[in-house]
Amino acid sequence: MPEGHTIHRLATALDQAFAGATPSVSSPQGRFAGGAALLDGQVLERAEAFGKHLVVTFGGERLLNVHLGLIGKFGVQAYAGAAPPAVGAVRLRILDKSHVADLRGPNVCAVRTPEEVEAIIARLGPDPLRADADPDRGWTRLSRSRRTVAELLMDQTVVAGLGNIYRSELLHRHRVNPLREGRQVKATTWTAIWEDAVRLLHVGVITGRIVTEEEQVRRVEATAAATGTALVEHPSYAVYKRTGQACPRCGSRVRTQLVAGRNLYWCGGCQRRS
DNA sequence: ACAGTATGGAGAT
DNA sequence: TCTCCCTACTGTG
Repeated sequence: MPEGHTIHRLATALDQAFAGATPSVSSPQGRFAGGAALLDGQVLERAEAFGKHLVVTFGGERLLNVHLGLIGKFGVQAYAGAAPPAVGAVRLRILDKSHVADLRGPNVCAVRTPEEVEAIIARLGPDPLRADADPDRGWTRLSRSRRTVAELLMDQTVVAGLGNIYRSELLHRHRVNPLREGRQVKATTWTAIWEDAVRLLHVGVITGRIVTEEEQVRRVEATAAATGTALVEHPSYAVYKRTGQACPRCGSRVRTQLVAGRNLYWCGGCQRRS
């Protein structure tokens, strides 16, 4: 689940569950016992997302920095009665009278100073989910690079928050050849991809899933505008994990190739633009 | 029981 | 470009 939309959603969930509270913080698994002790008994002020980095501000200038990596999960839920038991390898547990949040398998889980967090954020490219994001910063890096667009869209210093599903689907939506060099990409193409990323990631935050099929995207936007929420039961992808199947736009077979250690999916028939 | 896989990223080579 | 880390679940023998 963890592309940028997941982390922003998580930040909101943690904020709603714990902001202003003084929860207990522990490490049932034990691997974060030292860090948890520093946060336990402090006021949880707020939770925020920067790309795929989660930052939870506690009183006493202590910031919890979590990065889910590929396999991490951070579940937040309300409960009544006795606290639910910690199942499996729970690195971090945040618990108060009504809510519990369990973190498993993160890539990063650390207590940091405000300066350290600022340095992490400074290294990130613009995040399409943040209103103050400056897409020109991403364009500057992308348009000077000889690396492929496929690599560049995964590079968090170019755009913060995109992952392997969004990059394949965005490139397909804009008919862009993923193997083209960044410096070959037209400015208008970049702008279109960026604006689309803003749109898709917001839909991702609303639904909690990656939705990239245009009809489904529109349905979510319309429903959310009216009711504030929307569900998509079975998001369907155009190319992601559809190797060998027909491209829904042109019928050519979807291809796959390992790019920088990750599977890239694209249609060789209709993705020819730069 | 063991191998393989996953929406990620750091560090060594 | 390779290797490793983190967890849970699926498929194979």
